[in-house]
Amino acid sequence: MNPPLLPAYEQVKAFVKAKITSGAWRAGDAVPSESALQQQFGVSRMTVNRAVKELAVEGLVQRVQGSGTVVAQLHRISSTLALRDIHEEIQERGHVHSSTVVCLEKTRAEAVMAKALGLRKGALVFHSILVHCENGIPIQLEDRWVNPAAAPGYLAADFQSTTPTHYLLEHAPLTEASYVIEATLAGVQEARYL
Amino acid sequence: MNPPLLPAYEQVKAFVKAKITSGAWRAGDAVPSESALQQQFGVSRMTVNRAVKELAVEGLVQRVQGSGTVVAQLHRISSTLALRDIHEEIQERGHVHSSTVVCLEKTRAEAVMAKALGLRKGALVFHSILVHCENGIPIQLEDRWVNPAAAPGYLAADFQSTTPTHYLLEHAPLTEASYVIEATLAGVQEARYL
DNA sequence: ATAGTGTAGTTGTCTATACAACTTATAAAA
DNA sequence: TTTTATAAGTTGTATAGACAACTACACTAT
Repeated sequence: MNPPLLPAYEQVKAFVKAKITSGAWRAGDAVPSESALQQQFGVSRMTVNRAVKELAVEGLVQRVQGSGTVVAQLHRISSTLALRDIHEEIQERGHVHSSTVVCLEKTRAEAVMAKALGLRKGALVFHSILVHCENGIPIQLEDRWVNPAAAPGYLAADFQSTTPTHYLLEHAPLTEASYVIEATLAGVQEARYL
Repeated sequence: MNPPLLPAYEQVKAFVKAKITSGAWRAGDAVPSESALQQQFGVSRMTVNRAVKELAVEGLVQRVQGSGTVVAQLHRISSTLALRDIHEEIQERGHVHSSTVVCLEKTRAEAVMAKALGLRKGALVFHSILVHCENGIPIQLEDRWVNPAAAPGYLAADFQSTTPTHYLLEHAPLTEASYVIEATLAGVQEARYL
């Protein structure tokens, strides 16, 4: 009735986005299947497919063929915003940022990690785990794997005074050589560090 | 016959990509229309549409409804790489970077520029033109338009000592508020500055 | 000359359908 | 119990067609 107002696929995107940003659907929750959304909105599956696919590109959801679609980790820290330095972010709120280095090592890449970085399995990579605190309260665990070719001096950096993001912004060519996993809430595996 | 090898849309993407990266199609050149590619590859228009649309998302081409598709400026400086600071880039080569401020003003946005920045036509925007030199040789002209809301102090910055990219990395929320046009070679319009 | 009109070409959106590829769970067979 | 089929559900790809929205250009009437 009102395609001129907003394209159908944009309406589907807006619906899912709202559910995620409002917190109604949390990270890991299943997103309704394409056929479900199709019936709900009365549009064709191709339209729903486009909507959800674009959300996947934007990093809000993750799709697995044959399995389904789930709300992605990170939410607010999408791929483009991943460059946002947490230090600046916290300072902008007028709070104090501090961090603890849990792990800073040179190790060998697992198969999945190697593929993400474009390296051979077993290749050397830099690995760091940091806990970021806002006003002393741990709010984020940062598990980062870095391609040595992108930032040779990574291990020598002092992450008490500078953040990995800031370091990489200054020293790395900012391609997709760095692979970041950031969790805004403490998961099962990560709880012990926090 | 061989969809298992590579999806049809990927083949179209690869074809266009190859033309661009090989230099056969240069920046500003027209990309064949969807119907042309459709006939050439013997696929449906939707498949071609997907291919070219994804290339547009990747920043390799620019599409204008009703007009057509052209090879995008930048090529090698894709959207993600646009954050790369030229100052660091040149220093990394062991050379000396300097820059000349040709223009640094507050002006009103044209229709196209306003749309790109998400502003009304005629809204105030910051505009700067810099010439970057490597070892004294001009190599890049940077024409930048900035959303004032993203970086209020932009005009007061000293771009002799810091680059716009570096300034924005430190002061702006790194959304898509900044719009950059960078030319690695001197075009017709730009030649007089170089 | 100028302004308005029309037309062809291009991209944007959407449909209804189909089959392929994959995951998961269940059921059957060893 | 373990392994192997089977089936249902989900996403990935692709089609052929249709109409909308927009641009660029030629043409016409003023």
